[in-house]
Amino acid sequence: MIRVRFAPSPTGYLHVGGARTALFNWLFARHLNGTFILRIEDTDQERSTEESIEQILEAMRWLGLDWDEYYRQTARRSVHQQLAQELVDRGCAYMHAGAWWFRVPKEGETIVHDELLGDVPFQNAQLKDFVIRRSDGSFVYNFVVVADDADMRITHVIRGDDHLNNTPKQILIYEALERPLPHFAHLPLILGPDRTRLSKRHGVTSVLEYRRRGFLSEAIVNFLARLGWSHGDQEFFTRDELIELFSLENVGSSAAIFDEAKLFWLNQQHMKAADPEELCELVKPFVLEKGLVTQAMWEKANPERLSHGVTLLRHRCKTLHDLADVMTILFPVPIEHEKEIHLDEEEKTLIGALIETLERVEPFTPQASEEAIRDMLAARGAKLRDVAPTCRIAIAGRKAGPGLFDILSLVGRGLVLSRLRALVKERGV
RNA sequence: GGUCCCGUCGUCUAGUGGCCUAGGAUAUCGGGCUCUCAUCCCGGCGACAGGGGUUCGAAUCCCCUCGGGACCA
Repeated sequence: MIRVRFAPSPTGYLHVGGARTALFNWLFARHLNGTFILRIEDTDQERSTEESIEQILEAMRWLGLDWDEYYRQTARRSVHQQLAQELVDRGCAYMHAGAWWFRVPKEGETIVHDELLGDVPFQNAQLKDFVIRRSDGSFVYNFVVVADDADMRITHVIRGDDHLNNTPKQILIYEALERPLPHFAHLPLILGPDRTRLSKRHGVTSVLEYRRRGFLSEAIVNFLARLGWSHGDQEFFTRDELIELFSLENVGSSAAIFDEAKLFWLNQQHMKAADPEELCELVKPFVLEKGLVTQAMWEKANPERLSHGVTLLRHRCKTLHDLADVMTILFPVPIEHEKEIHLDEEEKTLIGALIETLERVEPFTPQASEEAIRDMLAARGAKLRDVAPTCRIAIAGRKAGPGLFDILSLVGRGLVLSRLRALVKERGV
């Protein structure tokens, strides 16, 4: 039975590097029907906070990384105590100056058989004896990890390669304890654009911050998975596809730079692939957050109209924020015009004719209004481009957007006419 | 400083000795389509860090150098 764990220390939010480690463990477990364990390493009382724990759990839930078992390291002190004592009893550790020291062989080498890196040998002579229990009674990281992993019967330790140098020490502890060694897989780190380890100074690294910025969790998961893992030329993956295809064999061994450009593209792809009704639910808080549309207005809106809206409008949106911005045109709220409209005499007449045309079109569909508008324009010797830009700004606030006739039908006759009339009235026609 | 890891287009990557005049994606640039923007389609730019070997043949194997990173001090 496969058992893996993700073991964050709750000293801050879950950042994308940690999230990727969690993801790879989770994918590995789900792919093999194994057990995914979440272990909060909160033994550093000074820096650990309850708030961090809650943030990490929230980020994990949002990403869809569900866990099968949950532990807090602070609750496991007796296990640590017991295994440390076992080392002393076996003569593998000794006490000196108030601390407990692990005895490292003076000769030979310890080889890390890494699933990703191959065999990495370390000379024992370089390791030297090390402390496992400080004089204040607290246990040292390298010991606690092994105690917990051994006790939880972890079969695969998948973690960042910043731990590779610690691994020989940990292996020696397993051997001293006569516990079965887990498989190790050290993932290359994620770097910032300056090629140093990704950190806060590189900008946004918090998983939940990406949620706030309007990214879909499926897109983040997809993006993180492709940072180091690949499956031929495929770029787009759903969560289920990742579970089905994931394997450590396809994980690379070189560090990757976190570059948001592709994340934006992936987010767009996932928005386009999303179920319209689900996308409505996802974009709703962002629309409400803008402050123009109220909860009541949203609830009153026809769900089909909203679904139709997102399917039409999502093509030019990178994030849910973008989508929320354009979704407001569906509601009876003031539209922010991207530029001032200046109408000359000819345009005023055309808009007037357009209003008359749209009052009569039946039904108010893209096809019917296109036919009617083109007829009206042809009769006056005008072109679509003579009215379209102005009409777009009046109705949707901007020149860019879906096809004019689609917009008309989407926004609906009532709102279209009131916006056009407001335009004409303002210009005093 | 010591130990260890890594090194293919700007970025993510495919490539496991011949299929590589190195493929895909993104970004960027140009074209097509359209009322506009986007989507979409087509095209351009763009990489095997360098040097030695091994081999009939190397991005792929070995060595050195250089570069980057991590951990420990």
